[in-house]
Amino acid sequence: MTRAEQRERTRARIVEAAVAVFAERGFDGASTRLIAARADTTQGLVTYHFRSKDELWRAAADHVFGILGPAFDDVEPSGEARRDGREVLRGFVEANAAHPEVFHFIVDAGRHDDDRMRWLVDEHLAPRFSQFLDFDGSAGVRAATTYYAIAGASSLIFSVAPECRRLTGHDPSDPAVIDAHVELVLRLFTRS
Amino acid sequence: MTRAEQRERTRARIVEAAVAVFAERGFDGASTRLIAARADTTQGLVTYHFRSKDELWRAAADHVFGILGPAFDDVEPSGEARRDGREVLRGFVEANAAHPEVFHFIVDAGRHDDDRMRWLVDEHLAPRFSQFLDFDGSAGVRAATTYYAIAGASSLIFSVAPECRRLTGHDPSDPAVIDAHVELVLRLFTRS
DNA sequence: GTCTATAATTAGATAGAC
DNA sequence: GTCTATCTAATTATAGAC
Repeated sequence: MTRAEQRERTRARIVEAAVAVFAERGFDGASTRLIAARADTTQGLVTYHFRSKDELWRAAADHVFGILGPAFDDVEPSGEARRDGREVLRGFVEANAAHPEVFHFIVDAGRHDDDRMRWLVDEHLAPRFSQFLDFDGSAGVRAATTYYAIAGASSLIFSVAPECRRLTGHDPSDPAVIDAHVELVLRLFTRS
Repeated sequence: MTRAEQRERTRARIVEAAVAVFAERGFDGASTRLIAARADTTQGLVTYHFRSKDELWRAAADHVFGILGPAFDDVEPSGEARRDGREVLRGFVEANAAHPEVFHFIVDAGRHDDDRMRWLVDEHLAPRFSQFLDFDGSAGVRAATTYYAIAGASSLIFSVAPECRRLTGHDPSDPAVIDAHVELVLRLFTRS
């Protein structure tokens, strides 16, 4: 294994650990030492590969949104629609079930008017929102409220899984629960 | 002003500051020094009135859920229904618009299986969920998915207000936006 | 590229003056 | 009841050995 390969593997391990810890504990609650431990390495190496905690957070955000990206593409590069609205929505809910971390990045960053919020909006949320506009066909207040209603309705249950288990007795990672939630969201947001 | 009065006023100021800071920055991101500064007092006094940061967090949670409580009561103490489902739901969305802090307490605590999460579920969420069951009339997986769909759809836009402004150009504290969101949620979750 | 050691800050909690 | 000073522990970031 070359040094460049070694470098990339370590960076990838750290980024994956960072995604998990940032999602679980928020930016302030996540320590670089804990992230290093989860990646089976040391704190010094984290700041060697990523100059600051902030830069690591951005790398982690790039990683989660990179995974989720394909789930939201509803058009081929050629421009023809690949799937209808129901299939896109189903994929969106299933992606949120598989990666509840995304929701935490959004909620954590979204409540503060700071650099991280602005970066996240410009880098990852704006493209997603404009894609949504295509899906909905409209702009204005209605697009905003609909976007957040879909995002909230689709994601919350998976993002507070420990709470949901204690409160309702049901485990949101259970395929039956995921399926029920997909069907509910489809019923809510599509005609039929 | 008696000493007991002084005590209560100071405690109230600290609790209100704590609600705001915990909601903005999460448990880990909120420092007792910042909370003290927002309450126009000192850090030493915070730990005098509330023995620990954890106890302060619980007092803050009691306060926000205490404010929100009346919005969810859909029956009079006598047992007769006060409002129909649409009015209850409208009140719920408007309460989330007025107090987006609640959502942050829920999301912050809900992702960790720790003491705070268990306390919040048992103390504040369980009564709310059982009330919801009355509203819906059913139990089981469907109740769980519906509960979280309503909570997420109703709350998210108000809880990430800075992000929403930058992403959509609309301010979720604008009465017109609140109204549009109320109408959307009503359309989604009630038979018209 | 990785690790250990450490510097500089900041955290929550305590003690004592008033 | 309030405030200042301080203790201990944990944080990010840096420096240097290998």
